Amino acid sequence: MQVKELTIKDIAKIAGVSTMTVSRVINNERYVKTDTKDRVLQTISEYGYEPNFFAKSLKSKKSKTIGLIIGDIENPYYSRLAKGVIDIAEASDYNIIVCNSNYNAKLSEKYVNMLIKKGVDGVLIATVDVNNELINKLNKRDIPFVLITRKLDIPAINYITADDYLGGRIAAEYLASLGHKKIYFLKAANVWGSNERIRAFADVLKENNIYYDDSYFSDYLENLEQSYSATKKFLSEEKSKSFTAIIGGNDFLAIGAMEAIIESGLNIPEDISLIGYDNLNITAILKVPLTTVKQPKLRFGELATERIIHMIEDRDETRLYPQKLVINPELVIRKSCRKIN
Amino acid sequence: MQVKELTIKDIAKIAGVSTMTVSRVINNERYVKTDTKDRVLQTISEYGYEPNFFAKSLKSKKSKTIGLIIGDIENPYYSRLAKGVIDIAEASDYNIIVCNSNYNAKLSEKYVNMLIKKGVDGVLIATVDVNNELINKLNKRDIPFVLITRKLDIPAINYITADDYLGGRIAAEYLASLGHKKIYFLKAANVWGSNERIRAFADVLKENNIYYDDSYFSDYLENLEQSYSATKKFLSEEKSKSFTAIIGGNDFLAIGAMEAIIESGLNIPEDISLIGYDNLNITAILKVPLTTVKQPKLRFGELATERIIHMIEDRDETRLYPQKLVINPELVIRKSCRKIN
DNA sequence: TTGAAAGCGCTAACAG
DNA sequence: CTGTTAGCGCTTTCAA
Repeated sequence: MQVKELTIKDIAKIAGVSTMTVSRVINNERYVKTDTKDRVLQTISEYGYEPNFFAKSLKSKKSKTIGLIIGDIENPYYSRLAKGVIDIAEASDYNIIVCNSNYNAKLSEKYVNMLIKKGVDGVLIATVDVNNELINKLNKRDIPFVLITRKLDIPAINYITADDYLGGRIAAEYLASLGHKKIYFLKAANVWGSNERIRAFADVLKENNIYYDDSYFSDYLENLEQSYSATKKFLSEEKSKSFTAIIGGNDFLAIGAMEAIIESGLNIPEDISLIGYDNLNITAILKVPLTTVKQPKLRFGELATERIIHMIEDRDETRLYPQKLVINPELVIRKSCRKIN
Repeated sequence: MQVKELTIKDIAKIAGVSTMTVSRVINNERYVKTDTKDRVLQTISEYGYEPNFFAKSLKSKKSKTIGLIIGDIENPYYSRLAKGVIDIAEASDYNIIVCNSNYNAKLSEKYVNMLIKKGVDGVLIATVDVNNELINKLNKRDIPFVLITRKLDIPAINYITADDYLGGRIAAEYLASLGHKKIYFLKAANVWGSNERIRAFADVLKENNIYYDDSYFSDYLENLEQSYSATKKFLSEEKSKSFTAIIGGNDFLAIGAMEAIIESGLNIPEDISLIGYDNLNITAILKVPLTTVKQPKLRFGELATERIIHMIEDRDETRLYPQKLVINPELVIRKSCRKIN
């Protein structure tokens, strides 16, 4: 059924040259006479020869493969990011091994070890759960990596992220500018910049002389369902009656809140204004189109991939100039917030 | 900065044995004296030795890597499927290279070739755009593959899919049972079972003596936006006035239709009933929770991965018994359809 | 139970 | 411009 794969030796024999010449032709080196080259090329295509990748890798120590660690491929935040990564990688003939950490540090660790063992040329890290110890491990092995949506204050590190503090300000200032004073904040778990957003929120309130205390914040929430429950509970409490707005630490939390609010018979934005964070593409088709803060997720993936390929292919230069990219988020106004008197 | 990786030779020298003995210990073979084994194990863990994967693969011709070809990782249909694949693969220490065909045959071809070259142990194909020629190529090289959500009538092939004809019937019969007679069908492009769903729809109408002709069908639509436009156009035509229901060939098409219907000032389900196909998780949080036909996407990914790993690790047995799995879709009733008199 | 030799398929280094 | 030799790190084969 299956014929043995041809090797460089076979091609050399058929073309009547040495394996070295075939190797040179394959790698498109100089110093091969044109007609020798043509003859070899001819044999190669005639017999459909393909160099053995394992052998090549064994020599070159390069796998043309990059690992991508994300929290959950089903989360549109990560899937859009992954799309940027995969598409850019493809253009440079790299493949992407996608690792789904499920927001789990143990699993992340296993994945990082797998990637190292497999000899990936680089790693893209977009989760919170890859800890510093693992990052050091990559560093020690001299495997290039880029942090996405996450900072780390080490001199030689490469990352690309959005300014979460600014994003938090944008959301809070927008609400403040609409006249809101009592604003409830749904805190996001598993998000690197979450606390920055919270800090910005608090700062804006202070600057506007708006009172707040701990009761203005939810617990750390992991997903839509938890946010739904937390919001339900919040709305059932007497204190909630005076609140006029809710901020979701990310869009999923805002969506959970939206479901809870509507189910409680309240209207958005008439009774409660709601703002999210991320601008997931589904936010436009919700029951109430969601006003939110945009993160350029596709761009994150693309830029990080361009960067890591650069790092892989020009290690010396890139080592000298680590790239720390911080992108500004933007407000996307839809229909979930209103001005109050 | 970076120390040379240890090889099996180094460990052998340190432990005072031959490389062969180390190799035996690593691969957990019999015929190694317990204390020799312990000594080697001790050195291995002490020095943190890891076998070189490329060298291992060069001999074994196994990469512990599986390729997954999908249409678009950002589409929740595929991302949920991918999640099933990645999670199951991880449990058996396989990695997944995710390939995003963008519904493009040329790109699919490039990806298949890349995967073959990289020496993946198997390929999971979940797109329409991988043509038979490519599939033959995999067959010729004896690379195991499984088709997901797609059939092919070759004896030795493995696939897992849902019964699209049945799914189409389920949607149509539900609408018919609610009393609908004039039903518009939005045809899905890039979906293998699309025509089966259409055929089922037509059959159900015939069986119920409901008249229909070509004007009851849209063109083939690729995405939400196209569906939105097509539905807008449909609703602007005089003929549409008598239609009471719309079927989306998939959920995205239904969502596009939903946006168009609502924007036209019509209500769902009061003026028009709407039904989708796939049961994407976002269908529950739309403006009108969408009644749809469920496809077990996560399960598809999981089952296909279990199968391909089985094929990789037990080629002979699995070759004798190709697995053709057809799963029955189910109706998921939400709030987008109503009974008419 | 252990080891030596040979080789997987490729390429760097050197020689011609 | 082309070929020979040696070796990447591991395992199969055969011998001890």
